[in-house]
Amino acid sequence: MDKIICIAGPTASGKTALAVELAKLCDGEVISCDSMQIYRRMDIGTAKPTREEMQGIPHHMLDVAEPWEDFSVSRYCAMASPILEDVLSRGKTAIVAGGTGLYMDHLMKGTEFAPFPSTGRREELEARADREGTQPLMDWLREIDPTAAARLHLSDRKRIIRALEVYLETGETITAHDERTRAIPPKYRPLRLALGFADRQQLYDRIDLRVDLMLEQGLIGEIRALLDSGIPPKCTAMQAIGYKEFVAALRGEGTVGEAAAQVKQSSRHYAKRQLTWSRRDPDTHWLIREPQDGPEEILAAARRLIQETDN
RNA sequence: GCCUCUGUAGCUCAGUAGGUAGAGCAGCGGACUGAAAAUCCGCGUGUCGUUGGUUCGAUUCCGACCGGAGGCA
Repeated sequence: MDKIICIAGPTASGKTALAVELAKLCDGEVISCDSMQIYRRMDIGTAKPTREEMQGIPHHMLDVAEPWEDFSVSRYCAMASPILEDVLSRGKTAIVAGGTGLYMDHLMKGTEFAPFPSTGRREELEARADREGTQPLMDWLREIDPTAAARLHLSDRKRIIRALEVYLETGETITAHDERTRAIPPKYRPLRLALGFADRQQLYDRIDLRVDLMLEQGLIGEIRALLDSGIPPKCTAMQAIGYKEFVAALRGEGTVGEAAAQVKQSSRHYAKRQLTWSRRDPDTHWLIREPQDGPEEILAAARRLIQETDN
């Protein structure tokens, strides 16, 4: 087994703190696996670890992009992979921690992604979907890749377009591409941990609390500064939960209070999706937090797992 | 005190010309290979306020009572 520990789990479950503790314990460095903490100047709303929280442990893959940049799994892997190699080559333990399951899984698998479409191609497809709806695109897809067409739902416009552009770009269907890359054995064999809660409501209460805390810490000011610096309100970064809602409120669409409630709601939905994502991996060891547990119990449980796998 | 309206899912509400009920939101489950904090799919969880009456049968009709809103005094 590689000296890699993955920490997955829903938002507000305590991944950041556990990562630092495990890094201290195992002579490790943290590689963040979060699709929004990559952006500079988005600190409060992404719950990015502060200097103080890092406790001197090196953290990678934070602040590696500007908020107006488009980011992607592929770009994440391209940047994080050499860093991971470097950490391991220095004999350190890599603590890969974060809420973006897609990024984490592909970093571990070493997936090779189909190339990005040449300029204009996606826009063409988008424009066509705007004009005619997804049905014609779906019909087209059915001709070139019936498996993908059967798998995708007519409403899943994003994936229909992606399937088409992969074929148009490479001449290989997305189904063939996926099958081929799936067959490649995973690059790393990490110890996979996921944080969970015996009582879902406890997680939801933590989420609510954290949103209130973000507001106290000046989230609105952070967002205002981003917008003032000319960041387009429509960019990917501004789609982040905790940003898009307050951006709307600042534009006069509803009150800050309503936006805060919406942020809590979206975060709960997001947390649920993260749990679903982690559940499908049979190799994940769940650290389930009971209502009376503190962070120490979870750390102790993680410790036991690490010792077991060492032997 | 009298009159009117109202009480149906966790919330907001629809509905049944009498045959035990359904939407949105919430909640729960799932998918996910270059937007993933994105995108998408599935699932109704209920003493129909309480209690009598009429009826083969009442959430529905009638009475009383209890909540809630408004009006008149």
